[in-house]
Amino acid sequence: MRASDRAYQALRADIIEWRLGPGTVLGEVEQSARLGISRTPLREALSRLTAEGLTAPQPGRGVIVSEVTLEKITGLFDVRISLDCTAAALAAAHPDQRTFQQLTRRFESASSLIRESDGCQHEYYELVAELDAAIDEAAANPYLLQAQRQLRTHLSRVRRLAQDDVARLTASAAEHAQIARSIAQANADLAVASTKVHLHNSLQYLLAARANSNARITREEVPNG
Amino acid sequence: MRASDRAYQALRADIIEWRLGPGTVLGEVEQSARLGISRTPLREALSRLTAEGLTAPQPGRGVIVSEVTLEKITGLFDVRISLDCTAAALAAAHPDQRTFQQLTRRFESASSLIRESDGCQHEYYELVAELDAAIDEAAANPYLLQAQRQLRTHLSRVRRLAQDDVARLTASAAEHAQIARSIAQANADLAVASTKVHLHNSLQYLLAARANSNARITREEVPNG
DNA sequence: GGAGCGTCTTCTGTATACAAACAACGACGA
DNA sequence: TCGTCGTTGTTTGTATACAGAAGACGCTCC
Repeated sequence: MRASDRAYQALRADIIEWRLGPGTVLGEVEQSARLGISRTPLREALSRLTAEGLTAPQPGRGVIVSEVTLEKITGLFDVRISLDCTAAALAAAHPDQRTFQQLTRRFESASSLIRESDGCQHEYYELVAELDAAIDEAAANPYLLQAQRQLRTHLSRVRRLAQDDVARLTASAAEHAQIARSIAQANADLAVASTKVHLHNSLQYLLAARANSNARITREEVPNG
Repeated sequence: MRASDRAYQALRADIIEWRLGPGTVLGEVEQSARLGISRTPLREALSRLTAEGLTAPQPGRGVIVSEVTLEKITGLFDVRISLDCTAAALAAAHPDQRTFQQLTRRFESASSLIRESDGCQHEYYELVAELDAAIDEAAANPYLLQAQRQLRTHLSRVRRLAQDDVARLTASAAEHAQIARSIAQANADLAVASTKVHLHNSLQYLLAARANSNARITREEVPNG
């Protein structure tokens, strides 16, 4: 694998998993030394990150990790609803029935999988990613795919701000099952409606989590101030 | 301005204006020599173009200009309808009334501007770009803007395949006026409907142009074959 | 004491040299 | 005659050196 690819993936993971917080200055010399490569492949990695919007060029100070706050999450979901509904409608037009029927069953039985242990949530997120991939493939639209990919990058970043709990994941599994079922039945209207419902609930959950988080922060920080 | 920026803009223009056709191999040495720069800034330019989708890495032979045919235009418009309608709805939620009222009037009087001479169509396209920019600003959604920008790059490329005629531009002006008016009135539903109508008509026109073009090509090429 | 200017340091942007990989072409053997 | 292997040439990927620019710091003058 190319050094620039390794640098890109390493930096991308560091940013998405909040090891590099917003505002962090990514000096070329510093980062290339940290990753054990020279500046040339590192610059290519930074270019790709900047194109994705994970980093932004700072006028006189290289590139910095871009800001992503829960404040921006509504805007993110406005676009996500638009694209995911389009993808669901396109997928429902030419679905691979067997694939989506299987996904429906797996989501229906996922509730037990979620409850088993907290560590297994990783498997659930992979199942969600599989559904996304199946929808992408069925939609068969490279322009849509490109837009979705960038959006999901930002989403995976904000998702870390609010950990899902078991109750939400269980509800989420039922919503995903409904989406998969609608597509398997080639019912575009229902697929769009299911997607809207799911994303609405996801956003509401995240906004509620933000409210709780803010309240907690306020309680913790005011005594110190 | 940086050499990499100049290279990016030069190559981008060359691709969009079809001076570099799809499938063209962009060798690093060759292109850097042509643009009078070294390979390093050229590689950065190619990275940006690849991220945009204008070029694609060829497994063993560098990057090539990506294919864009009228066949793919339906897929392009599926995404465009989705994003433009979202943008129109968001803009209608917080419109700068004065701006959109002015744009409405300019589109209403644009029909005469279109007829005056063929060269002035450039001004009309700039007016359309102004409306797009105004909607972008009113929508105030960086994620939407990012997705739109990439989509418009591809659109400007396929638009060259079918030159608009005066009749279509006149109808287009009326449709744009309707969109601007709807947003000025803060009527989100109407703004979405107007946008859908406009994009539907634009797509129909392009598809009809493709049919004509294919027919013409068939007539011209069959005698030679 | 504050503001402005100059110098110094450090960073990015660019060029170029080198190495590794891939493809094409030719020669040899079956 | 066809297939395979080796060689060669071109290409990309990487490292490094150099130049230019921008910011920081300190000094001096008002």
